[in-house]
Amino acid sequence: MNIGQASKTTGVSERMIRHYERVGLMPPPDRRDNGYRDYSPQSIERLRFIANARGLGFSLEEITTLLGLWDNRERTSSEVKAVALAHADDLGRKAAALEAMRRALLELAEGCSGDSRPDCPILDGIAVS
Amino acid sequence: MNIGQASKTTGVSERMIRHYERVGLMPPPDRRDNGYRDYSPQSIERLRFIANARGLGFSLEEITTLLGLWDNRERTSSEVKAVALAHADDLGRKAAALEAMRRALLELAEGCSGDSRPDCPILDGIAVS
DNA sequence: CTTGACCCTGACATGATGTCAAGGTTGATG
DNA sequence: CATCAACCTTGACATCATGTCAGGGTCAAG
Repeated sequence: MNIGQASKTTGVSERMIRHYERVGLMPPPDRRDNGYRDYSPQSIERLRFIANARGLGFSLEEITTLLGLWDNRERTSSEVKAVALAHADDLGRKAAALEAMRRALLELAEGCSGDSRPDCPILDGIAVS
Repeated sequence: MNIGQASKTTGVSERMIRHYERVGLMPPPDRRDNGYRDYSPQSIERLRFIANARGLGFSLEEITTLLGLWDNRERTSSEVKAVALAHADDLGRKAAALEAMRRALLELAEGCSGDSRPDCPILDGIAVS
């Protein structure tokens, strides 16, 4: 399967497929006589794994770890779970941080008349806080 | 006030103070005879504004807009409020996306025994989903 | 005069991704 | 056969906010 087809069936851009290869997430695929990359069903499966992991917010570095575990029959599920829970924790902290910003901002905005006058507690709040 | 002192009193790194100047968020400060930057109280106030806005998650581009409004006595509070609410919306969407990832991940992790065996619904879930 | 604590500029790195340029390949159509 | 569109190749530059490092000037205290 050519890279264009691989991209279409996995939703991963050609750019990123090549990138994953460069950084070692994807093994170098077979090449046709003309030099074109040729992807096996296994490669497509791996690509999908990466795409799904990205969709869960894992970094490429974390995905390297996950793929290592995926490939390793000697893995323990506790290793996998530890990675997953650590990432879930990370997501939780980041979401909470964004929510805190949002609440602070809405609190400032609450006092703002939002009309044609220049007085604005939002600007005041940012200036002094 | 030298840049080191400005950095200490605002919590903004010297690197970023210079960066804000380069990208036009901060006006070029006065220079001493030796070429050292010399910050006025007004500059320090502006720096604090930027730092606080960053703390609320505004991008430097959004802060450019906010500073423009701050500087402009002809502004209307509705303009400011629109920027703030748009950003709050953005924050809300991003937080929700992270939370969704977290829930999906925790759901997968729930089925994982987390012991010494290799079977793991987390990896399975990432592989197929 | 030396030493340490400042300051200056410029450059490279991060992470994940887009985009563009310049070129080779292939298949179809005139 | 010539050509054109649709592929593929590699390499490079851009994004955004920030860190860090190199190589050099300045200044005050000992």
